[in-house]
Amino acid sequence: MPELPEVEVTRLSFAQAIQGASIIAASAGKPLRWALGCDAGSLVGRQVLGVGRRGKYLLIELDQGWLLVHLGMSGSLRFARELPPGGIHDHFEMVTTQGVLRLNDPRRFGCVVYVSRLEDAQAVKLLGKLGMEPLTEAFDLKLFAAGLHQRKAAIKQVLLAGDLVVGVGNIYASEALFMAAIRPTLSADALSKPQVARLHAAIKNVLTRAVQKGGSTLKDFSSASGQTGYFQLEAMVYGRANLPCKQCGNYIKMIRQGQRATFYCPICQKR
DNA sequence: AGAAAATCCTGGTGGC
DNA sequence: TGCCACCAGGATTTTC
Repeated sequence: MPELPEVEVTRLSFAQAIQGASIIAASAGKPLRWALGCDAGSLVGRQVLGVGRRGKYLLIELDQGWLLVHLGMSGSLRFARELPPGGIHDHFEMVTTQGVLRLNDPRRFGCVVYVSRLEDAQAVKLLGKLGMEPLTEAFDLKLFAAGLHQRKAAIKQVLLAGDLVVGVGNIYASEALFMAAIRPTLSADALSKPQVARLHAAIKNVLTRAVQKGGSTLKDFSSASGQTGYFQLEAMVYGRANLPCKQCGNYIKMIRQGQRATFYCPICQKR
């Protein structure tokens, strides 16, 4: 499940290699979450200036326009000089002077969207409500505290919502809350000042370490160069229901919050 | 009005 | 083997 670390690892794995490339051919397969928004053929001749990221979106900057790429929950990009013939789950491909970029996404919850400017309606719709970037200076402790203070939903669900801070998906929300020793069900506005500070630090710490480990490969995630991640091996609580807590030895509990699994240690995360 | 909760999309997987 | 429930990220819809 690509969350911010997986998207960032993907970005790092091909951004340099594709920079400066010119598009020779482009094609779209089955429909994704959103339509491409232009004729794929019209991308031919454009140049790739760079690859950025906003939340879980990759922003491929072209000399004219942008491609917004989201990996959804099963998407992965591959970039190489040559790639084997495409399979049934390959839904976007771009041949460039420096290699082939291809999106594989079995569940098609992802998207590749072309916009001429980031101010275009479709870009604003997709990016406009995103919260703070957790790995930059934008992730301000005071703004974070103020945002949490006006939410009554469970802290885990506020983290997942993405309108306060982006990129913290299901895995890293559970992990960050464990690291900060906060019960996932605690109402966001009930966090004490020290708890907010611990959570702020834990989110940055967990996401940074996950990027360093190449992300989490639960099923089939790999970077654009084919590398799998290792952070799942360091998970303290995620996916460890009924296994002993690595910190205190008591059993990790799994509950359901808004149709999603949450993992926590009832002893280490008392409230 | 704004926040929270429910629903929907898809295909792989595991249990029976 | 086949069927079915389940899972996941996030936009949209519904409810409060």
